[in-house]
Amino acid sequence: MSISIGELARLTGVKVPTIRYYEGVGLLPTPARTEGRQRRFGADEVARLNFIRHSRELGFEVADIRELLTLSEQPERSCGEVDAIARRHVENIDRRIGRLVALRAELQRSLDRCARGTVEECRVIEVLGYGDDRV
Amino acid sequence: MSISIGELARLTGVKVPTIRYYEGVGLLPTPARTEGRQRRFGADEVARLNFIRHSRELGFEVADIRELLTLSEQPERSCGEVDAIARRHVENIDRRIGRLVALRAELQRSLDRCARGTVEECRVIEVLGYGDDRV
DNA sequence: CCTTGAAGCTCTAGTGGCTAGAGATTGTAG
DNA sequence: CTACAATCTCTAGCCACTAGAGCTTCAAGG
Repeated sequence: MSISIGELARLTGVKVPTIRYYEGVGLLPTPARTEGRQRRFGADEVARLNFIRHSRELGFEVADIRELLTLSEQPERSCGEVDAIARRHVENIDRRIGRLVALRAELQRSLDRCARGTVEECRVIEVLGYGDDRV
Repeated sequence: MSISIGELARLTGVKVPTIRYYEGVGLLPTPARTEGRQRRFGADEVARLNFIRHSRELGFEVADIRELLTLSEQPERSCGEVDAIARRHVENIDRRIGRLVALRAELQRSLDRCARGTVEECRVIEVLGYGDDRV
């Protein structure tokens, strides 16, 4: 098995420039090359890139993925560290959700109170200007 | 009233380099200068910068804020456009919350099923590798 | 008036995770 | 053998800042 970067992109759903980017930041190993210096990949890289792609879809950042890849290469090791990374990430997501929910509420509150009149009496503008939502 | 950039920063909670950045991208007007070319601000700029800060805290991007500022300067106009920007933003936030909730669930599911054994049998790694969560 | 030191100035570069484009080369089907 | 799609490297851009270098100015104390 020896495929081009375009084929790898098709197989994994990761764009060609992104694959080269992942190589540059060390998520993918330096690949084999043809005589004309074009990249050629094997089955390992397909698996690895799928791993990367799904990790990104779940919101892991590149540094975390690097660590997860390293850990996944040591199969007999305890998965405590893996779980720790994942739990940390869940906590991170919870914080982000919390923030978004709060600011959604504030926005919706000012929208609800807007009388659909002029900008002058607009609650949305008022809230933005005063920095709190007193009436 | 004529204050330095540091004082403006203290009054609004916006960092000095960020104020200069906002000037550069056109959120703040070109300020008055002393003979030695240091910036001097007035009450208008304090209000405007508070508006910008709170808009950013609510997650509006700079392009939206530019528009909101322009609209807020036309007080007798209908606030329909203001509300439209805010509603669009709420929808945006809802999409982001939805995505985060979904991927949090997937992560938590694989964490729950992890037997705390070796990396080899780790569900978290498995889910990342296969791209779905079949058992 | 003079010194000192904090605060200000401009400019460049870096962050993360890509994406876009220029301009050259290579692979491959007909 | 030719044509053309795919690939190559390199640079720059995105967003909203942040950090740092190396310089100048302001304001208070002596």
